[in-house]
Amino acid sequence: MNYFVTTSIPYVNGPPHIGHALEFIMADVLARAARAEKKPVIFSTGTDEHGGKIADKAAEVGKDVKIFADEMSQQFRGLAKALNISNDRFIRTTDAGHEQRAQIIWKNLAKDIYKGTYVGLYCTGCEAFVTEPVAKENKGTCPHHQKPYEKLEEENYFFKLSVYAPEILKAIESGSFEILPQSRKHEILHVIKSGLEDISISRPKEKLTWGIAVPGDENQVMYVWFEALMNYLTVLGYPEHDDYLKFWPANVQVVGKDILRFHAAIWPGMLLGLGLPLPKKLYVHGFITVNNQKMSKSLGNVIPPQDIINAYGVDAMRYYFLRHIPAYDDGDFSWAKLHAAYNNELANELGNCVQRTAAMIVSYQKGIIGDSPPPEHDIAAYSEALEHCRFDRALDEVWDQVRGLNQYIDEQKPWEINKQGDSEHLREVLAYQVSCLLQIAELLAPLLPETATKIQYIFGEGVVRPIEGTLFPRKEHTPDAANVSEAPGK
RNA sequence: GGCAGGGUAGCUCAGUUGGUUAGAGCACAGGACUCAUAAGCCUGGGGUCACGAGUUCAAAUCUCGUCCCUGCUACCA
Repeated sequence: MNYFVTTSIPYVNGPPHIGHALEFIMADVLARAARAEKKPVIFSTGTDEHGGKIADKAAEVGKDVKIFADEMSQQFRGLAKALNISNDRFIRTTDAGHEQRAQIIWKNLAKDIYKGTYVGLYCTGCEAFVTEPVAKENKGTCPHHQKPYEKLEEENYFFKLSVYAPEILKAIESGSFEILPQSRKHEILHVIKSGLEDISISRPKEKLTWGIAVPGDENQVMYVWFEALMNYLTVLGYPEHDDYLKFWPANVQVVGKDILRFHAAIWPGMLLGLGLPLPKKLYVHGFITVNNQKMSKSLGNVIPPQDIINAYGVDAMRYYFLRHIPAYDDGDFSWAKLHAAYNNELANELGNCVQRTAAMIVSYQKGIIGDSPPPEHDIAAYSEALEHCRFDRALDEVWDQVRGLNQYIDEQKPWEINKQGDSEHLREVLAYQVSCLLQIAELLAPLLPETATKIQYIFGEGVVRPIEGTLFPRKEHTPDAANVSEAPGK
C-alpha cells in the first residue's frame, strides 16, 4: 500500500538543465498518481555533492566546497519548486544524517568489503577507472572530458559485487525487480551475464578529502557513487526509522539511461549485501536533444528549464516533456515544437474546450450547471500507461477524451438547442460536457496539476466560476529565448 | 566483431498471434458551421511499409541475405 518513489540525485557540478527537469517531472507524476489512489507516499529527490570533481569545481570559482555545494543544491531545490514537484524529501549527501547513516550501511556491509590494490587508468572527469580496452579505443584520452587517463595504483576497499551477480540476474529475469523499458532490461542483463567484477568503493584520503570517512580507517573516504546510492535508504532513516520500515522497498526508482549500471547492478548488489529487498521497479528514461543536437555548452544550446517555464508556464512545460518526449526513448526539444504543441493542443483543443463550455453555461443558464451521470469512458489504457511509466501514452488517452468532447459539442450543437428553447435537453448536454471535463481534470491531475485544479475550480461547485484570463492563452510568436537558443552558438 | 532494437505518408510515430481498399497526430488543401482563445467540426490529397529473394491461398507482419541507423559490449584463452 505504501508508495516510495525516488529520482536519482543530480550531481551538483553544474546548474540544472532540462534533463533534470524531465526526471523530476516524471517521478512527480508517479507520486501524484499514487496519492490520488490514497496511498501513503514518500517521494524523494535531492543532490549528490561529494567527490573530487565538486572540490575542483569549487576551487575553480574560488569558493569553499560546502558553500559551493550549498548554492548548487539550492538551484535544484529551486527547480523542483518551479516545476511544481511534490517531493516530500530533499536529501543532500552532505546532510549529517546521510553521512552518519552511510557509515552504518558501510558497517553493515562489512562482510562483503575487503581491502585490495587497484591498478588502472583513471579519468578525473568521470571519477572512474576505465578498462584497458576502453582506454585503448579512446586512444588514452577520455572522450567525455578531453583529459588523458592517468595510471593509478592505490589501496582501496572493494565490495564483493561478483558474489551477487546470480541473484541480481534472477531478480531481473523473473521480474521481481522490473526494469522498464524492456530494451534497458536486456541491456543490463547482457552486462551482468558477461560478469560483474568486485568494485572499488573508497579513495585514499590524501587524494580526496571531500567525502564521507570510511568507518575505522582514517585514510580512506567512500567513493562518491557508492555513497550516493545509499541516499535511497538514508532518506528513509535506515536502519531504525519508521519510514524506512514502512516504505522500503521503493516502488519505483526513476533514473536516466546513463546510470543504468549503477542502479541495476551495483545498487541491487548493495541491497542484497544488506539483506534487503530490491526496488520493485526501475524506470529508465532517455536523453533530450535540442533541435536534434546533443545539448552542450560548446554548442551553446543548453536551455535552462526556467526559460521554458517563464515563456509558456509550468504545465505547458510538463505537458511537452511528458507527451512529446517519448517515455521509452530519447526525445527532442525545440521552441518551435513546444510552440506548436502549446497552441494546437493546450490552447485550441483543451483550453478552448473549457472556455466554450463555460461560456455557454454562463450565457444560456446563468452559470448554473445541471446534473449529469458521469461519462463512461474506459480509463484502463490510461491507468496501464501510468503503471508502465508511459506518460506519453497516458496523455494520448486523455487527449482522445478532449477530442471526443469537442466532437460531441459539434454534434449536439448546444447553441441550436438553445435557440429551439429545449432547456431541459440543453441542460443535459451542457452538464454532460462538464462531467467530461471534470473527468479529464481528474486524469490530468498527476500530469498537469495546476491545470487540473483550475478546471475543477471552474466547474466543481455546480456554478461556473470564472478564472482570470483563460487556461492557455494562444501565443502568436515564439519567445525571444527561442531566437537566442536556436542561434548557432559559438 | 558480438548482442539487442530499429528502418511505415513531408515530419513524429502506431500497427496485437500473417487475412478485407496500411492508420493517427502535425503540416497542406477544400467544405459546412458559429458556443468558443480567428478556436472547434467534417472531407481530401499524399506511402513499391529500406532493398532482394523465399514460405503461403494471403506478408508491413514469418525465413534468409544485403544496405543503413541507434544502444550496449568486446578482441583475452
